Formats: sequence, C-alpha cells, structure tokens
Amino acid sequence: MSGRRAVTLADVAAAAGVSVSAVSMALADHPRIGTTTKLHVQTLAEQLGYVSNSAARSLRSQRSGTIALIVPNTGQHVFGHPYFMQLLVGLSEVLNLRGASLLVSTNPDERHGVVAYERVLQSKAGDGAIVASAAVDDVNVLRLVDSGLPVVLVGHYPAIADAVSVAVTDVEGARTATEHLRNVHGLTDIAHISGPLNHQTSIDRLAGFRAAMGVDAEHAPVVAGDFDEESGRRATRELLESNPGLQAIFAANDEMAYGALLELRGRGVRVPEDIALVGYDDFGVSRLTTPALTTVSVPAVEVGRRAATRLLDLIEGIAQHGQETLPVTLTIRESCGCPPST
Amino acid sequence: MSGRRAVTLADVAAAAGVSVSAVSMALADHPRIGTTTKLHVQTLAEQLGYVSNSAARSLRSQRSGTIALIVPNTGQHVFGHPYFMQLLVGLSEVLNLRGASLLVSTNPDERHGVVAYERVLQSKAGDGAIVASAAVDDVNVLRLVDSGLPVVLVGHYPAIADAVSVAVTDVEGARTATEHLRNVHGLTDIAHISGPLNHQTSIDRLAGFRAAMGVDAEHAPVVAGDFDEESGRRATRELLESNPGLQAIFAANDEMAYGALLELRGRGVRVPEDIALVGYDDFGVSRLTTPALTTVSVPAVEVGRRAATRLLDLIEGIAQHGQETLPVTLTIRESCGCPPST
DNA sequence: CAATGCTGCTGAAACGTTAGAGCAAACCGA
DNA sequence: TCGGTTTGCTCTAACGTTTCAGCAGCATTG
Repeated sequence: MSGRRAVTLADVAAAAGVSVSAVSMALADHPRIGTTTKLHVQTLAEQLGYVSNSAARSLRSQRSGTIALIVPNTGQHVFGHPYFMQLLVGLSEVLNLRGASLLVSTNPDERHGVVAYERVLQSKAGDGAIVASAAVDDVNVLRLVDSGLPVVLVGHYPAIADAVSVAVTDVEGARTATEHLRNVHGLTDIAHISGPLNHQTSIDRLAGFRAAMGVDAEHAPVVAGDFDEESGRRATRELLESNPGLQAIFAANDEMAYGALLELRGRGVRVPEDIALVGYDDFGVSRLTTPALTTVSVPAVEVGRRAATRLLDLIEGIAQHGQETLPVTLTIRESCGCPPST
Repeated sequence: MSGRRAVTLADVAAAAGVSVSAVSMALADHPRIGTTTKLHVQTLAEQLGYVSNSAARSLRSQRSGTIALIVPNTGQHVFGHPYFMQLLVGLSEVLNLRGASLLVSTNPDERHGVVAYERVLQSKAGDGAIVASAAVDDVNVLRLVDSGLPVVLVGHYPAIADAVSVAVTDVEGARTATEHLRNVHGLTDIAHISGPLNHQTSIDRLAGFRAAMGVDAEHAPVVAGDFDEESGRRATRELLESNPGLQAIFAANDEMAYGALLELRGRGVRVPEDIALVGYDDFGVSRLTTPALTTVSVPAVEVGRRAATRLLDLIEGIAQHGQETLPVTLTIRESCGCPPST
C-alpha cells in the first residue's frame, strides 16, 4: 500500500475506457452522461480509491471549500481562553454540516507589509475568514474588511460599523450583573476589573457597569486587567489597597474573577460576606469554585455557529446585513451573596 | 479595492517586462536571475500586492504546506476538553515557526468507505496528519498509518507499535498518584474512576492504579466514566453506594474529579477529611476548586509541540523512530489530604 | 426523407504555478 | 580569433481538475 502514486481522473478514465472529462462529469452526476456509463465510472472510481485532488479542484474552480479562522493574537494568549474552544465547537459543527474545512491561522507575522492572515485569503487558501478577538484599533482588520473578501467578525467593531459581525449583548450583560449587586444585594461600593480597553468587549462591559452605577459611576473604581487570572489577582490587590470600604467586585471575565477569588481568599477576606464577586463568561468551571461564581453566561458556541453560518452564506452570495447580537444571561450562584441553589 | 481580481505572476511579469518564469524565479531567489532584475521584480511584486495562489502552488509542487489535525470524535466531545486546546497551542506554535498551516478535521463521516480524514490526506489537502485521541480499536487509524502517508499519533497504540507517536507516561503517573494516597496518607480503600476503556490513556491510567494497589488491586473498585464531569458524578454515586468504607477516589481526569467533588459536596461528604480525591491532567482550574485538586500534570502543550515537530520532520523525509513518551508529574494540592501550600 | 433536436460522449482550453531545457549574448583564456 | 564556459533570461510542459464547444449517431417531426 505504501508509497503508491495517487489515483487520478486519468487512471479512472483509462480503466473505464472513456475520456477524462466523461469521468469528471460522471462523478459530478452531470445529466449529459448516460446512466450506464455513470454507474460504471462511479463504481470503478470507488474501487480504485479515487479521491479528487483538492489543489487542482481549487485551482480550476476558484474555490477552496475552506474557511479561515483568524486569531490575531498570539497562540498562547487566545487558545488558552475557554471562550475560544466554545467558538471552535460551534464553528466546526456548522462547517462539517455544510462540507467546509477549517484552516486555523494564528500567525500575526508581518511580511511585505501584509499580515499572514490577509495572505491566507489573498492566496485563496480560504474562501473567507472569521476574525476572532482582534483589538478595536487593529488596522489589519479594517483592511481585511475593506478588501471586499468575505469576512465575519466576532464581536462588534464600531470603527467598521458596516462589517458583518456576530457579538453578544455585553453592555446589557454587564449592566444586569452590576444592577444585581446594587438592587438585590444593596451594595454601593462596587469596583470593576475590566479587560484590556482596546477590545470592544472590555469597553462594552465597562460601559454596562458604568450605566448601572448611575451617578456613582464617576467614583466607582475601575482597574484594567488583561483577561488573565494573574491580572485579576493584581487588580484585586490594587483595589483593596486604595478602597477600604469596597463591598463588591465585578470582573470582566471569569478568569480574572478566579484571580480575585484567590487573592481575597489569600487575605482572609470572605466571599461573599465581606466582598461579593461577579464574573463574566461562564465557561465550564465557575460552578466549581467555592463559593460558586455568579457570572454572565455567554452563548459562545452559538456565536460560533452563527458566525460560520453567516460566512458560508456570504461566500455563496447571500447578502448579510451588518451586526447580529446574541443575548447573554445572568447566572446567579453564590459569590454575589445569593443563597446556594440546591 | 473591492472585487478586484487577484494579481498573478503574469501581471507582475507584464509590469516588469519579463517572462512569467523569470518572475517566479526572481521571487524564489533563484541564482540564475540577475540581481537587477531580481530586485526590480521583487519591489514590483510587493507594490502590486502579489500573493502566490496556494492552489496552483500546491498543484504544481505536490505539496500543500498544510498539516491536518484529525479528531475522530465528534466536535463537541473533544473540543470541549481543555486537553485539546493545550495541544492546539503547542501545535500552532511549531507550525507558525516552520511556516506550515493547520487544517482541523473533525468530521468522522464515512463516504464511499473512506472516512473524511483519510480523504483529507488523499486529496492532498494536507501533507500529513496528527491524530488526536482515537479509540485503540479504531480501524481507520490503522489504515491511515498503513497508507504510508506521514502520520503522527498522539498517545500510544499498542496495536500499531511501529507508528510514530507522542504520548505521556500515563502508567507511571497513575501509579505515582495512587501511591501517594497509599503511602503518604496511608489510605487503603481507594477507588478508580476510569475513562472509556477503549482509549489507551484510560487503559494505562487504570494499569498504573492497579500496579500501585498491588495485591489489593483485585478488590479495588473501578467504575468507567467517559471523561465528562457528569460521568464522574454518576460514578461517584455508584461507588459510594456499593463501598461504604471508601477512603479515596482517583479519577482518570480532572473533569470527572470535578463531578466527584460536586457529588461528594452535595452529599455532605468532606474532601479530603472523609474521602480524599485525586484527578489527572491539571488543565487550568484545578487550583481553584475548594479544596484545590491534587492531580497529575500532563504537559499537553509540549506534546503538541513534539507531535508537530516530528510530523514536519517526517514530511521533510527525516526518519522518525517509533514512540516518544513525555513525563508527567504529580502536583500536590489539598484534595488528597495534604496541607494547603501558601 | 430532409430538417431538426436530442443524447452521450470527446477534445481542448484554462486555472496559476514551477522546473528544466534551450538559447542568445557576454566573457574567458589561449 | 576561436572553442568553451558563464550569465540571464525565455519557452514549454506539466501538475489534475472542470467546463464548454463540438460532433457523431439516433430519434422525431412535417
């Protein structure tokens, strides 16, 4: 078996005693090929183990059948986040269903002034791209969208308002979470640990927090982290030192909330009795901490599904209109001060 | 900018006033092209934004520059596991470094008797493949290896002993973990929640457990789960009901350990005072549970790196010899009964 | 039975690239 | 001045596929 040359259309054609084009058309179920020949060719192709060469097919048809998932950040930073896994689950589900492949492109390496992921599209290795978690000021994203190639953005980019994007209601989610702390638990001194503020998600969650804080917003302490656990820990240290009366912390994602939890626990501060804590994302393990983390559940799998669906539709020429926003929901557990649910 | 036709070698050639082949050779830095022409062509190509068409290049060079990551299980099942993400981090790191792309193939859909991921290689969409987490009895894996195409397996497959693979010392890891419970904490009634026993990882971890249990191995209760949290919960219920004297549970991965923790907590059983708990994998959040989970740390990122490296070497014709095994380490936290580290 | 229309195939061209053979011009030592 | 080498490019073919015009042969029509 080993080392055998791949079987091509020509091989099948020779075996069937017809022309190469006849074989191609027979396999494509072309109406102008006789039923007998068609059947004969098809069984023969299967017997010989014919598989069409994807490079040749792409070259001829100007279509690769592949879409690129573009992750501008460096591998470690983004794959590490569970958010990404969920996105992948949703993406691959739809792509499998519709017979497309997934090319993962993480390399931000710039060459000849063109970032790697722009090259992916220009080289026609992918028919379109899904861009995950780029900074709002990433000029390459803007260029990619402007290039007219099929692109779907995950998250909103106000600077590219007309781009096709799929996001979640981050402002509302953050507001709801903060309001829960204020209205249900009657807390007033609430701090926010935000994500990196060049990401729209961070901006929106901060905006939601501020909206909920109303007139107190200008005094409410905000420290920026970078979505990593360690930064949550650092931010918490900072907050505790400069805000003695602090009653609650709302972190822009769960990992930073874990960091906060660890830091608070390390200092003997009880959660939620002394300080209440709320996170954001709800990927997997927020249930398992003690206390279980109250957080905002983000439907990342569904975001992935929608992004893939819209991109494939776009590629097929079905026009897509602007932004799509999926709702998030507040998931109440114990870290906010609510009683444990059975 | 939108809708512009892609610029090809011919365009650059026309602009430079030389032949297409001259342009091709100039861009490839061929020695037989004059320095002046070379420079001229290169600047011109950059100006025009030339990017070589990957389909044409693949077709001509019989090389796609892409490797496939094959995940026989269905998307949800496998992407969900953090193990997979770590693997991806390691893979993409090496691939980026060496200028290769990553094609993710999850669809196990069988068509014409050839599974989708075998088609990926036969269609030359990928130059080689990394197979992650297939069942030991998956005949397709065997066929893939037998086909002579470059394949690296993640994990060992005793049935295909001569295949190139990268795995971890699961038997030793499980034995060390179990011995810790026995020797350090003096526990005797220890149960194991195994993974699905058609996966070598599960088999090895069970073997390690049995080895550590010595003569008690035959009485030691073992319940098989499927690596999911819920199955850990179910297994724990089962174990508690039929083993009143149970002192410890060793779960074959962390997620099942979480399930065990949840179940024990729900029943008011204290961990580790009443029942000690040890997991396996150590991906991310085991630190955050209460008590923090004692577990076996698996260097999954490094496994990814090694697998990618070996596959690329294999593709370049550098022979690879059999199995490579990376060491795991026991990470002691609190759930086994050890005191919390500061 | 000539004109027309199907049916079922073949042949050629094209997709964009690369590699090797070929060929002129320049250069060299003798 | 001449064989021979070197330099710098062009030409051609090939990778495997798809598509479309073309063309027989046969059936249908008036």
